[in-house]
Amino acid sequence: MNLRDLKYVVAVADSSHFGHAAERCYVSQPTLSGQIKKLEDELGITLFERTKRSVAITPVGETIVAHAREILEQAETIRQLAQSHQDPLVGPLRIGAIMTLSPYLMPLILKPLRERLPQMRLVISEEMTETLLERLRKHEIDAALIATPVDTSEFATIPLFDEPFWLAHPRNHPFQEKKAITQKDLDNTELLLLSEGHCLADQAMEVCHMKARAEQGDMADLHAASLETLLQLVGVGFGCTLVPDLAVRGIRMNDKDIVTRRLQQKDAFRRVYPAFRRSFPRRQALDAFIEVLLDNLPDTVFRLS
Amino acid sequence: MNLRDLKYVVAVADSSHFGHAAERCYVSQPTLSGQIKKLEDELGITLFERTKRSVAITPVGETIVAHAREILEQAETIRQLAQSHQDPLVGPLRIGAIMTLSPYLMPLILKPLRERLPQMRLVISEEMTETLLERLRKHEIDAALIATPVDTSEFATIPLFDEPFWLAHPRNHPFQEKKAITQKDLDNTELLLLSEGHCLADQAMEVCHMKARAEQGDMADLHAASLETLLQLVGVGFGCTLVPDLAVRGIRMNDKDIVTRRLQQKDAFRRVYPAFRRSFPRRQALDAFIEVLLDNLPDTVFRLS
DNA sequence: TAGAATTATCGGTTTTCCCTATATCGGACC
DNA sequence: GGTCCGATATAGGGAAAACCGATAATTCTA
Repeated sequence: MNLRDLKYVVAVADSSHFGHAAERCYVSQPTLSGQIKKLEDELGITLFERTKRSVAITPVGETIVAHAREILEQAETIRQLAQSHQDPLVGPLRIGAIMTLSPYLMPLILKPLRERLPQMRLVISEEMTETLLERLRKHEIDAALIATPVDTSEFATIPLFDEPFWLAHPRNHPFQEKKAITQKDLDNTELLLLSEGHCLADQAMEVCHMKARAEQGDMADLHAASLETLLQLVGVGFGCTLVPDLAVRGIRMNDKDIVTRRLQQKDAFRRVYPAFRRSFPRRQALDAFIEVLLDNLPDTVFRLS
Repeated sequence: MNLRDLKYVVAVADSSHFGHAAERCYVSQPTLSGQIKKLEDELGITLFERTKRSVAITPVGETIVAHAREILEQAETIRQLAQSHQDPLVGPLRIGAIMTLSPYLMPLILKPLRERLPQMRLVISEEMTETLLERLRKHEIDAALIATPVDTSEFATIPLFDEPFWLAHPRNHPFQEKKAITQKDLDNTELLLLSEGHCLADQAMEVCHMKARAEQGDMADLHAASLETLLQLVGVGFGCTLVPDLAVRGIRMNDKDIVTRRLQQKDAFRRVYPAFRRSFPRRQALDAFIEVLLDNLPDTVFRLS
């Protein structure tokens, strides 16, 4: 059996005429006759009762043609599905981003994306780096926007931009008096940090030359679950923290209890990039997404391409 | 696209392994790889994201595989349908019979049929000869049990049996006195007849050497629509009529007002046979039906084979 | 670094499919 | 009754496809 055979059968059933059916299928009449006969032999039944003068479908043939029609319809559906997905930009692009980036980056690019790539559907998820990479491995997402170096033998990466860290401290904090925040000020300063697994915590510790988390112990219960929570703590004078650039923009405008300050250090930034499977078949979609992203970054971050 | 291709795709989707999928499809791995690739090219999309180490299905692939599964299931249904109809005895045999035969013949053979050919489903209809032949032409029935010669260039026929006519007259009719009913008695006797189109009417007239119907005129309103009605008329003394043998059996037992008499004439019978399309593909089913029919006829009719 | 596992590629063979030409059959027309 | 027309079936040859075995290429494992 064969999709082509079924098409022939349906054509004959529709026209009750081998010649016309053959014409409709763009083959010669002997070819169509032969294929129908072949199928009848294969199935062991007679589909059409034919005389030299007329063609009539048998009762079994009738039911079989009904199924054949459904099959051909399904096949057409498959072709249509494929057709509409042929443009690699069409169809959902599943992007995961770390939680300290996503809420501040996505608002910047979603509207431009809809304008520039209206046919692209974006599915966004927020997870911690490790979870993102795991989902990437399981093909649950197509790219992970992260800020931690990954094993490039497993995933491909494209550096997008360097995002500076800002210091956020309460209005009445000792730092308030200082004109500029130097590396020395930060060294071993106790910072409020996100909970385990968030790369921002590791990055902040690195910037401040803090000891590894495991040795701290006593501060464990101050690790917050989100940047928003962290900023709430800063706002009520609990301490200070580092905030990535894109997240700062909202704070400065809305929160009078929090002061955000540029850092003097040159290495106080994190590098943001997408990680994706090398075998990911829709690079074009990803590239288009990245282009729109880069075009809509504020000047406070440093584009790398 | 191709049923085979879809089978390959589903196999790969199931096993996530080209080699195993190939094994399951009884082809070599290169063949399967090649066909999958061909299909992907044809559809213009990537169905599977493969590395040297793993195979994962793409989102589009997932939906397409779902449709492919349905298609393969339908195809399997077609094969099963064909399988179960492969035995030509299986499946409905649509028999039409004239109304003066069907009610008296069918009760004789239905039970034996169910015993001998339990898998055969019989669909019976009762019509006048012309209507039966028309339905035969339209493939609405597979055989017509009739008693009028037909153009054997159009349909094939098989003589089954000769069915004698009996005379039915009221108990107090002049015929009552006669020892035997001769051809002379019948000649130009006015008989109660069935309405236009029933072959029994024509046959009765022939037996009695009656004038053609068109010239009678005054008797038109005595033409009844069924043999049962006719016998009711005989029962209340309205006249006499000819009754085919198989129909007589019920009368003799049940009706005390009607006398049934054998006729002396040798030609007072009708020949019963099935007519069927020469191209009818299930001769075996028809032959089997005929065999059971012949085996269960009473000795009062004369089997012809 | 060798070996095992897995998919892709290549060359040659077999099978299937298709076309043209022709046979065959039934009906229509003269 | 003979001839033509319309329809399906059959035959032969050529083109396309599908298939296989061998092998390359790549990646993970030991």
